[in-house]
Amino acid sequence: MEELKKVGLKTTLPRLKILQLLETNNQHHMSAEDIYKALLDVEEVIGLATIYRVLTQFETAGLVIRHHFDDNSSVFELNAGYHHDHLLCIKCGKVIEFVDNVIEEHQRTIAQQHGFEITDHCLYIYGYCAKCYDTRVGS
Amino acid sequence: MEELKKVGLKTTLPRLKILQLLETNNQHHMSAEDIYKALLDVEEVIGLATIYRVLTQFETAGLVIRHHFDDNSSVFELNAGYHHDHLLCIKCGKVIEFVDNVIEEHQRTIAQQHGFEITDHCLYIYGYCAKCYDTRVGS
DNA sequence: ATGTATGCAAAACATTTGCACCTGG
DNA sequence: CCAGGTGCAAATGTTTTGCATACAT
Repeated sequence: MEELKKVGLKTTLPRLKILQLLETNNQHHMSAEDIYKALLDVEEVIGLATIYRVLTQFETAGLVIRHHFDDNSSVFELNAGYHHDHLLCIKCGKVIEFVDNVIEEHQRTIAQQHGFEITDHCLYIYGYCAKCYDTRVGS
Repeated sequence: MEELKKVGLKTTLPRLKILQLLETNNQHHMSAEDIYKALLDVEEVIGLATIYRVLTQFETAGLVIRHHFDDNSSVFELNAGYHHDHLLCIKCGKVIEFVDNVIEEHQRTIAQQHGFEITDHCLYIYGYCAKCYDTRVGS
């Protein structure tokens, strides 16, 4: 549990609780607001400002990764150590992680062709998950 | 010039000017603010609220595509009719468009494997363009 | 003890909206 | 003329920040 010390962050209650939540929550992708509410449900009152600050520190420390699945808020997930991309259901919000080496490889090729030095990349595939596609009504 | 009528939008000065700008500007990817300022430079004073409204209408009509290259603002580009992805220089802001059929193909395969019905997707590759990589100082 | 973290309220931003006025056809 | 469009200012939602207080070591 003490990856906080490893990255040079003082072990404080808010940081511990937030890290713990990200480790145990079954939806691994949470917004600051999600985290705020989830902590309230467990009687942990932590200011939203603190949550934002802590998440930003975690991101800088490499503990979490920030995503922008939609345009209205950031979501965070624990950095599992291996890169992966995402399939996102636009109806129910389901998130599926995947890795495809051919895609990764081709990205490197393309970057090389254009003289780009890749630092990062993200691939989001939006659509309807199996369940939402089946139960879909109308067009 | 009258693609406006085609998509059922009344031909008004703001709409014309914005469309014209997107067609002729050499950086094809612009934020609402960019457009606002670029129009000011040409003595066209159009309210920012109108620019947002018009861009949203254009997006709905399929005339433009909205992107979220970074988390702090949306950028828009004319819909050239063919899908493409982007290489983005994190230093100078340069944008390079590319198409890779192998990547596109693999996305479909992955979606299929997970029972997903794709509606859209985006791939952003961030890094340093050739020029910025060369002239880079420090780590 | 002391430097750092936190909470709160206020600020900062990008974007949206209400409403009175203007404009295109 | 009249529906729809625009401008302005105010509202919104998310994220950041200033500052006084509380906490970890």
